[in-house]
Amino acid sequence: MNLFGDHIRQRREELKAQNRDFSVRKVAAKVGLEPSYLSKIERGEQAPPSEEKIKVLAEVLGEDRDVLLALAGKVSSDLQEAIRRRPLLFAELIREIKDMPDHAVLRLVREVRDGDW
Amino acid sequence: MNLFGDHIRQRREELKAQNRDFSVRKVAAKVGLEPSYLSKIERGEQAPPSEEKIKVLAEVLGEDRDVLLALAGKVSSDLQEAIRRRPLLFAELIREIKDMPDHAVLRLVREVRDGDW
DNA sequence: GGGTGTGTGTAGTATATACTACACACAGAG
DNA sequence: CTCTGTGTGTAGTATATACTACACACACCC
Repeated sequence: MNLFGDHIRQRREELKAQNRDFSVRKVAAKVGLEPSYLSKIERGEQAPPSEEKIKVLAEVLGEDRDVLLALAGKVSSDLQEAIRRRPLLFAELIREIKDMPDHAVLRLVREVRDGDW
Repeated sequence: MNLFGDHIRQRREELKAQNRDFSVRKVAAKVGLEPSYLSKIERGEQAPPSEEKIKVLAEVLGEDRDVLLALAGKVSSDLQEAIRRRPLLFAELIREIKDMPDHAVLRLVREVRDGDW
């Protein structure tokens, strides 16, 4: 059950197959971590790093930051702040749609994005 | 800037004016905290307690849990989990509506709640 | 076979989080 | 004047978070 570690290891290995700049050491340097620490994270021996580091890692690996944060069991602080600013509205909205199927949520997103909201 | 502490102290004092069961000691006992700890929280000398304790406190004080959590700088774990399950959909939705005025978000909430979503 | 790069093992650290336990001083009630 | 309840001060603790520093063994290159 090492979702985060397995995911970034696989992604890094993919990139490494095409470009030598994706060794543990190189990626760790780009993110600003010790190589041994990143290695342990990939193998699930250490918990995922901080939100900040995960965001840089997502950039380096060309992945979506919110997906990577989710795999790490975290939620981006800007989303949390949006909820904290209007807790009643956001809490109700999220609880209302949290069990809806993907297509329904997607339709809602599109409606909001394209509509006159 | 002690939003959480000031808020719960004021609320507790209000209730205490009508009912002796809302002293620091009584409330702390109901929530499951040491009185001195609650006192320090109210005065901002200590950070707000855990999510669990805040939820019990909201119940005891008759307040909305999400509002209290927001004042404590937190977001309920069930909302976070909803986002983590579908990070792409939820992140986009929240970022799309986070700067919309209250009435627009409220209209959206109502539409989702009452509609055939 | 010496240098370079690779992943990883060992052994720590600093800071934050989330509290408890106990004692003290004061106020009002009987 | 003592008992009860009140808020609060002092002094801790356990656990988690988020890492660093350094060394080691192996593999490939020339």
